[in-house]
Amino acid sequence: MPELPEVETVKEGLKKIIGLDNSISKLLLKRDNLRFPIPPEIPKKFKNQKIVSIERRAKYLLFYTPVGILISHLGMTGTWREQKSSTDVQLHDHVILQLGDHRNLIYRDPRRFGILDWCELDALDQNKYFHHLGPEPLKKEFSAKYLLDKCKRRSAFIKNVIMDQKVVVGVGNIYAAECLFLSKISPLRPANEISLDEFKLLVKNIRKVLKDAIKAGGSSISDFKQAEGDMGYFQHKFKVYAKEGKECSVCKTKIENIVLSGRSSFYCPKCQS
DNA sequence: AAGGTTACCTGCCCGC
DNA sequence: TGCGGGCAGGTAACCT
Repeated sequence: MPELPEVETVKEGLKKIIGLDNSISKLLLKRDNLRFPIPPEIPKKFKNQKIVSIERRAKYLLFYTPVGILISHLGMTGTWREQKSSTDVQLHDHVILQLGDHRNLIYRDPRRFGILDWCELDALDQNKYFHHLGPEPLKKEFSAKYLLDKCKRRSAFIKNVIMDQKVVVGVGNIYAAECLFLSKISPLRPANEISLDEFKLLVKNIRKVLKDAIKAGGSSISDFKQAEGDMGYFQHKFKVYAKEGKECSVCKTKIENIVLSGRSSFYCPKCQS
């Protein structure tokens, strides 16, 4: 489901729901694994802890407590929702965070590609899911020069490279397609054949697309909802994603779809080269 | 070392 | 109506 804008949207929704002033009575696990085993000590660590802040790093949600960090990745189909009763558990509900005031946050994930982990405070950089991550795309560290340098020895398609979380985090299949379209760069271009000027445009457009999508509350295709149950609406702004056979909004050429590394890749063959 | 492929899952949609 | 195949917003782990 979620790329950076969706995770950011969920984070903001969770902050509003929790209000950051609830003591947590319990964290209940309904199964011992998602994609990977869930560390069994998490409920013990979390007992009676207060959530002091919720952050996002890459596509991960971070629930900070005074004693450690609960890490949640939504995979493709993960969602968090608020629910009054903790007994009314539905199919694919895997984790229940019981808030102090008898409300609950429920993690649902039909495909179970999500991740749940625990990390000591100030140890995120050593965590196995975090140690290799590249810079946040909305931070200064991520620049055209940086990207040029990262791409120097890479002959892979540029689309694959900007989706590589070691290079830059948060960009997934939808936003990669949209950024490349706005930058008039073909997803098939070898990364090491792209100029600094093109990278300047690409970095600018990655920032623009992600920011616009955050403003729109993310993209709701199939089942994505915000933590408060609202739909995102950035999907209405897609220029190329899932637009195969439709006319390009710039030149009227039909949008094409090719498979790169097993992922659908939509682009305008005339505008993007 | 980079790049490609597979694997992990369920649900939905399509064509036969 | 039922079944098989293909596809879906991600990414670690494996092979070459």
